[in-house]
Amino acid sequence: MPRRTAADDGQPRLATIRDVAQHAGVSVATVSRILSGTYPSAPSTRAKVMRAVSELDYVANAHARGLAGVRPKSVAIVVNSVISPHYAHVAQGVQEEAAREGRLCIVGTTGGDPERELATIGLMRQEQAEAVIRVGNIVADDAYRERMASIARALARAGSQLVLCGRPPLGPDVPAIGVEYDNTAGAHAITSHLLSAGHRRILCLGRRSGYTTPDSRIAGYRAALAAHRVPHDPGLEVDGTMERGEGYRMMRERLDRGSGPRDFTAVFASNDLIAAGVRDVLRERGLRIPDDVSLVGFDDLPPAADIDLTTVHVPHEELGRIAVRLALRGETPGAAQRVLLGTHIVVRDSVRRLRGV
Amino acid sequence: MPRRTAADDGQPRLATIRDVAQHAGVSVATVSRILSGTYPSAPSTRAKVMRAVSELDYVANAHARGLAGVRPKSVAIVVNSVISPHYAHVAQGVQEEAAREGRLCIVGTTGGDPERELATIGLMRQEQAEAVIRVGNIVADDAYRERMASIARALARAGSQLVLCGRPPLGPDVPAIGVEYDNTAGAHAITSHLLSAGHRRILCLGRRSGYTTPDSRIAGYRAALAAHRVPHDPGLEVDGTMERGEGYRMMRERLDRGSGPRDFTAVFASNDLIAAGVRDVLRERGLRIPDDVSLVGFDDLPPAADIDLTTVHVPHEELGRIAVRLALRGETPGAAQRVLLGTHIVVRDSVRRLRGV
DNA sequence: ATGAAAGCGCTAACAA
DNA sequence: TTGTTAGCGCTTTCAT
Repeated sequence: MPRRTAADDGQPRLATIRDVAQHAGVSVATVSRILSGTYPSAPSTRAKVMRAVSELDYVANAHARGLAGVRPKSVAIVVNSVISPHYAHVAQGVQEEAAREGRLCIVGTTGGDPERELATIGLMRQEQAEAVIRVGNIVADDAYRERMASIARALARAGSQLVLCGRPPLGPDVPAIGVEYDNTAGAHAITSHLLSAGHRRILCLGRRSGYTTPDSRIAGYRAALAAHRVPHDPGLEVDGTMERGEGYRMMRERLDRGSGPRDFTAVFASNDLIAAGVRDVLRERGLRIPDDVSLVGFDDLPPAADIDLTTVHVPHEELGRIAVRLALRGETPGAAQRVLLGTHIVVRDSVRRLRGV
Repeated sequence: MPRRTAADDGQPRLATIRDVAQHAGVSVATVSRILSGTYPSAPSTRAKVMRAVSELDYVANAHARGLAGVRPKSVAIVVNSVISPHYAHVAQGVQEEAAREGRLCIVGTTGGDPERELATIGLMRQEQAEAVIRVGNIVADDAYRERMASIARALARAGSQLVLCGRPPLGPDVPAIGVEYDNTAGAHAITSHLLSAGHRRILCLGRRSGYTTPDSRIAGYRAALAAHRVPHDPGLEVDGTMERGEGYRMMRERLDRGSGPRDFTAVFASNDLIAAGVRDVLRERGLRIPDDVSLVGFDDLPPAADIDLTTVHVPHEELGRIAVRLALRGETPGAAQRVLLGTHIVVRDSVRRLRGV
């Protein structure tokens, strides 16, 4: 049976390398070689081929090419949501570094759904990305960790390097690179900052048990209290997700609850978004920052500068850049390694020094 | 030559469907059918196959599957940068709708580089995504438009639908769906808002000739002035990109320049980021909003609410959702269609009503 | 219900 | 320098 061509039916077809070869009067191998550019060829042949390519508007089929053994030069990043500034900034760093290394960057999103996360990473694995970078906190659940570990192994087998960004490592025997920043130290530092200013009753908003990021931050908060020998009042810790609306809700409920005087002088929000929500409530109630209430956050993302928030700076882009660098430089895909980046406090104008300190 | 297997060399190999078939003692066709799930099969066979799959940790190779004619269920979105809130929000909408439709969502970034844009879209085309959604303003350059048009045609030929989000259509004969929002009307409305409050000298920041989005907004600004019979002073229009730092720079230079009294009472920033930068400068100089200077923006993205900015609300997520919906619902890939979404003013607290109005 | 075999479009030996 | 051809892993007729 003769090979099917565009003329066979009314349906338009994508031009294939065979069409190009035929059009240019050469063999498919010649076309392939000329397009790959890594081969010597006669200028006249080359010209014919290039003309055929542009006339037929030919683009190599990625699937066929991948099947034939060419590993796509790409890095993949998987985030919960792309509107979260932290993820977005890390993704930015990944993208910059990937571009610098001549790699394409593919972003997959999970919407926070573990099933979709697995599906998305599976897709990246199928796509044979050189590196798969997973950003964000996770449910620190054993079954889940086991699944991630097996994904890491599968990726390693497929020749891609898994990088976990801003989440705890899966264990020394799991072939994954961890690039983290120090949540606990950051929270410790900023809580100490409040304590040094004389605050003793510090409301802590955004606890979320089982999620690594808030967990570590709360741990830092508690450690700082302990270090300063300030009694820890569990009643000052409020559960909530790390969103602006949640910050608003938590603060409002807190203020509405007590009829007496406020039982705190400062608020530690487990991220800047929460802090922004808190600020909204305070302003609505006519409470000034820092005069009436001191407020600190965590992340140093856009809202922080807008609202003059003293907060913990996290090296977001740096995280992404280093993730790519390590994944690509590593000679062995599936190597285990761990990097911990530092954080630092950015002092703006949201903390009041209490009298007598 | 016998087929190569994992035992042939020390190199680990990814399990293939053949390995699974062998392991389960069935044929590859059976494995394929069972995995696709759309075929009747004996429960015992099914069990054997599933066990082999999980033991070998098999994942179908996307390239092979794509080659064999299975169109991946995915939509692609191409943005300049993922840290830009507007793009991020549109991407969010795309992602939501794609997930709802059971599609995977791939995000490609271009960094604003036309070359990379072309390369990225080419990649999406190769990947055979059902829809390719391009978000953001473009250089309204003829050569560029011609290239996009030919890309649209190529995508249509490959069976994917191109959607242009928030950018002008390429022409009636180009097979692309356009989903836009009304920049000019929005700018007209908010400028009128200032004019109605008695402002006559309105500084306009963020002009960028040749870029569709700022161009349309500036056009709305001018149209509103004309409609109110307020003379248009080109000296009040300042060039700059739509970033916070640029807003800061433009405003500072403007304030530093004039030694006399300010020659404007209000500022129209062509987006909220610029407005945020403007606000930073004003605060540094001890100028209050809206008491000393009125300020409006455009976009209604996160910074706007933080800084109590009166601005134009753009339906970001909606844009993304509709883009996906149209692309997927359209029976003919490559259909031309156009949708224009409305905007509306969000009044906060950044405009002062001048005396005598 | 299952198997055998023909491609999908491309790359990379191997020949010429 | 160019052509021929054997796969890459999968799906899908066509047989059985």
